[in-house]
Amino acid sequence: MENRIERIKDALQEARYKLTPQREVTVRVLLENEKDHLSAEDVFMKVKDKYPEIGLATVYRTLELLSDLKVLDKINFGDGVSRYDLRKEGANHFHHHLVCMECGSVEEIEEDLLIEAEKTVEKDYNFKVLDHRLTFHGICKKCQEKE
Amino acid sequence: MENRIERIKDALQEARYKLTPQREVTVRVLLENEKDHLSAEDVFMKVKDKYPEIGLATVYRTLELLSDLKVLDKINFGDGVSRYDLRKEGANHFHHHLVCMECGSVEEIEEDLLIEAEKTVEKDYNFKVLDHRLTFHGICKKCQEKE
DNA sequence: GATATAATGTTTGTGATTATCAAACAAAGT
DNA sequence: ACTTTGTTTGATAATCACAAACATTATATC
Repeated sequence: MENRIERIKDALQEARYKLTPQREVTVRVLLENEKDHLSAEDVFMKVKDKYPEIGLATVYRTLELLSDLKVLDKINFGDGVSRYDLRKEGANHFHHHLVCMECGSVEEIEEDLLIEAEKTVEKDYNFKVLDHRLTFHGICKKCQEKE
Repeated sequence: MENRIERIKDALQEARYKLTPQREVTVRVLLENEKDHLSAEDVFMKVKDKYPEIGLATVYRTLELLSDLKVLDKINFGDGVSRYDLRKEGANHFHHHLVCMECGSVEEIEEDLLIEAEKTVEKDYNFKVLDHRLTFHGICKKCQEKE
């Protein structure tokens, strides 16, 4: 935990930004809820518990900043809100998601499923791939068992 | 063209909806701009040319309805707007996109790049895949040549 | 410590989408 | 034909997520 905060602090400083108390609290909330795909509003509420004086705009700005620095990924599952997901340590690719259409749960896949697909795109379409988004929609294990 | 409208009419009637004049005009606009990934506002403006009395809400409702019926796919490339994309005749998978981070152009890929990845997900994660979204972000051919 | 710079919090704006609701229209029953 | 019922529409207001503006406060550098 403290390690990862140090790492994020370094990333900020590399780009000449500071790890202010507000930013640190925000990062802590993200770390503590790593699996939850929080929206900006979610983050704001959790941050407020620890640091009640914080303003909503600061949270938005911090999330935006961390996204620019590739500490976070901003994702969108089709409901109206952006969600924020910590990039894994050393991961150079964005992880994929399994979204259950029944219960709404979101599972993450670390494994890179797109190595071949990316090669195809680069060769056949002359497109230089820098990032990707892959989401599968379907029925999760639990919901299948229910039926 | 007329064929595809008939097909969409059938899909509506199957779910006990009617192909009203407003809906038909909206569908025609979508068919005529199939490659363009129009936003609701875009569709509204084009529809207004053909049917000036139409209301914005009707266009939104029609797009929502057609998305529910899987005639359309509602997609989101990270700018603030939803875009609507006709599902190809008989296509059981949603096509992929290449979004250029430089010029913002969007190219479509019909080819299914995810056959293997889907098998992996079904086997290793016990997740029943019903649909997927895959977008590559990077630099398109034209922008690469510019540099 | 003075002063430039960066970051914050409050408030206000904006742009996309949704909700509301009365009116137009269509379908079905009598 | 005439009522009744349900569906769809168009205008408008409301909402909601987020961005911009701006004055204030904290931080760093001299």
